[in-house]
Amino acid sequence: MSPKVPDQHKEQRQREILSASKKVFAKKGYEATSIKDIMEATGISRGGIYDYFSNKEHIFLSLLEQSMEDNRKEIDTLLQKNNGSVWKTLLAIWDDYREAKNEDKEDSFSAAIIEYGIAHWRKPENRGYIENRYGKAAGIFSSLIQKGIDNGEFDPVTSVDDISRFMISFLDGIAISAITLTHGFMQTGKQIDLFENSMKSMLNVKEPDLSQR
Amino acid sequence: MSPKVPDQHKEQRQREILSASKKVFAKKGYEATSIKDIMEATGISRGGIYDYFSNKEHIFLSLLEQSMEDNRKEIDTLLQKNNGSVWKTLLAIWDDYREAKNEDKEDSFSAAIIEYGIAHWRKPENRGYIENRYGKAAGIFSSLIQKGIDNGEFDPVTSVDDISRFMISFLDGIAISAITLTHGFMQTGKQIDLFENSMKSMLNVKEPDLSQR
DNA sequence: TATAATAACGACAAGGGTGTCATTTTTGTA
DNA sequence: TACAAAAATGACACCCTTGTCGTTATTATA
Repeated sequence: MSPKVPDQHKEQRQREILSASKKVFAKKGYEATSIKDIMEATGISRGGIYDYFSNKEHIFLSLLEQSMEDNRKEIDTLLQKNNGSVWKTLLAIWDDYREAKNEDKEDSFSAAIIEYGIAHWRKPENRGYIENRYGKAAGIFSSLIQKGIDNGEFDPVTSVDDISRFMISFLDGIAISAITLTHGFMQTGKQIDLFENSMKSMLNVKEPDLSQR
Repeated sequence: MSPKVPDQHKEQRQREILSASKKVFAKKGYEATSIKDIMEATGISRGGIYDYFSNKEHIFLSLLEQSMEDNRKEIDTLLQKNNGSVWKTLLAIWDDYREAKNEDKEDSFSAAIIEYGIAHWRKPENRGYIENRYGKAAGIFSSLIQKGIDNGEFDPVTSVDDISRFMISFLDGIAISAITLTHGFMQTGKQIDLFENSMKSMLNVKEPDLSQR
């Protein structure tokens, strides 16, 4: 004679599915992952999964959204950690690309994201998500750079948006190679060094490079 | 009482299959393409396809090899067309990324290549092809830059290999965005401009930029 | 024109993935 | 303890793809 479920037990269940399937996507990639894999990873039955998500793509897109939010927060954290220095924050962001990518490569959810994008851009109904992701990333970096300008850290000659996009392109490229190729094959560190130099002159960084890295 | 086939009729048939399936891969992407699609595109029956190739991947890898060879030749051509000027050759290569990618985007075989790489790096047996591709590209660009040094066109501070890899990373990133995003969303031209500037100072280009573009 | 070698065909079986839904299990309340 | 509502289950029917292989069509020669 009354609702029989606990309260946000549902949310808990959803979170379980999401967290388990994120690992699966990271390990196997988007296409290669089947609902069966997710069932096994969560321990929930076939029908159970469908009670919470309508299909694999639905699960993935939820994870995508969550991941973007995580990234945004991560940058805020870094900014605080570096006492508001945008340049140091950028260096910290890029540092992640140096080695880390090679270590936990086997569990790279980013790889799944790129795979999803590159395999699904042809269908108009997916474009929205893909552009949204790019747009958000560009926006975040743009406002970060703008903050640096307001700070007095930077004095770029070119448009903030263009620099932001340049940054994304390069980092995307690095991410792909880092994921795709075995360690040592490409000298990620060296490339990041060159990239930092480019960005430094592009942004016209004022700060003397005291503790560069 | 004698072999019943014309001579290199087989080769002709193979070429037919390859050329038709290249279009299909370009239009639909790697995963989304099925043998059925290739049958329809070539007009050859199911069994017929399997007489020449053992499976979809076999066809794709043949195309991949062919495409790498084409790229190599293309660069030689550009080099001649520019009277041996490496810098002008590089500018010409990069120019391809400015607009063209957006026009025939619907028929982008490069997209299929990247998709293949990002979706299959996890299987060790595929690593070979992927690394081979990267290695060859890096080699081509490295020797191109080296030629520029011998020419007296460049005088870079950093290693030729590192610059070559930096170039590949950025161009890969650009390619992905150009493919993935709708036209106008990202300002490819502007990014290439910034990239050219970076490369110019990285290579320490001697030539005055008379007919820059 | 007959024929033998072989190229081309297409029906088929097998495998795997998907989403549904009738049934069973669980759980909070009376 | 009883029970009703909701959660969880897993068998099922459907669809699509793959690679094979016995059969048919073609073709250069004699």
